[in-house]
Amino acid sequence: MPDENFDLTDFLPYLLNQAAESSSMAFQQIYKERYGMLRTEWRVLFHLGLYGQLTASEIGQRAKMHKTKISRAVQKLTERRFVTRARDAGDRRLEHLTLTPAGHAAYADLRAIAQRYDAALTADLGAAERDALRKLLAKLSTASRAGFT
Amino acid sequence: MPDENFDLTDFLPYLLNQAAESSSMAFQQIYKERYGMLRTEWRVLFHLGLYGQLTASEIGQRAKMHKTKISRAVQKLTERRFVTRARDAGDRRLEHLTLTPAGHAAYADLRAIAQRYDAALTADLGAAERDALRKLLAKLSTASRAGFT
DNA sequence: TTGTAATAGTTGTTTTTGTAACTAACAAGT
DNA sequence: ACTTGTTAGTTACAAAAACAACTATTACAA
Repeated sequence: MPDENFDLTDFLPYLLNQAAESSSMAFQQIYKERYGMLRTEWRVLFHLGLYGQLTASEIGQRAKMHKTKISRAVQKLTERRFVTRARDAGDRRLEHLTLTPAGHAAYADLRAIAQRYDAALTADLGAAERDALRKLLAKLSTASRAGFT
Repeated sequence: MPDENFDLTDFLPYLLNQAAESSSMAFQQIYKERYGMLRTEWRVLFHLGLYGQLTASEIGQRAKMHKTKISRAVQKLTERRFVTRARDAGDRRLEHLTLTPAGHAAYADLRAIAQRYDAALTADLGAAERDALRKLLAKLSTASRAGFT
């Protein structure tokens, strides 16, 4: 029994996309202009900055990014001397990625901006709302991975 | 004063992107397999289904989609006989777009699925949470359009 | 009028992404 | 050792998106 009143604004994936897109626009502008980075590159940088040394597939798991995206992002980041690669001695398939000092500087710069950006974004939300939102989003991310038939 | 504890999961644009991506994945699969549609095409179809006759730029405003995306989506949809175009008599730059019966059938089908999909997605959320989420997302979408320096 | 600017929509070109196929290294059983 | 299968990461090609330049039509002012 479909409901005639079902609206686009009732469709969560649509709402989420709109919110995600408009909320990341201004920040995207910053890392693009300042460092010529793509979103994939920024994400890899952030993961390395946050968690230290990681392999490409570890980043893939955490960020839910496909390995080809990561491969290309890492290539760009190494070209720009933001990341160095080191083969694992024991398992020579693995490559350990680390930020160079320059990479860490870029990371620190962008993280500070991200932090202020996030604060501005949630400025007119109460502390309770902010918490609720993050919890709900996390809940949704896992719920949607459950599947739909 | 940057906070060392600032995490990726504290960065709202990141959370929103994750939630948006994982929540639309399964639905995207459906309209792709069933009608060979792209997300842009689905959006145009939905707008026409919901609001009736619209011009390309009206859709652009409502959906915040660039006009080239819409142009190509409309082209595909007319090729598949889901949409018809009609020049405005007064202003011959404008084209009024309408769903054909086939287009409306596809719309009705997908809308019903979207509705069930949305319900499944929010199944383990309380009614209050559901409401709060939609309100927060709407709030964010407008807040982020305000700008950030 | 005529010239300039604005708007609706399209087309062409370049980036970026998605997908599949690939190489290289390891693992485990025979 | 030697097949078979798996994992890490790259590369090649096709699909889609972004961006800029374009046509056609209308608006408006000198």
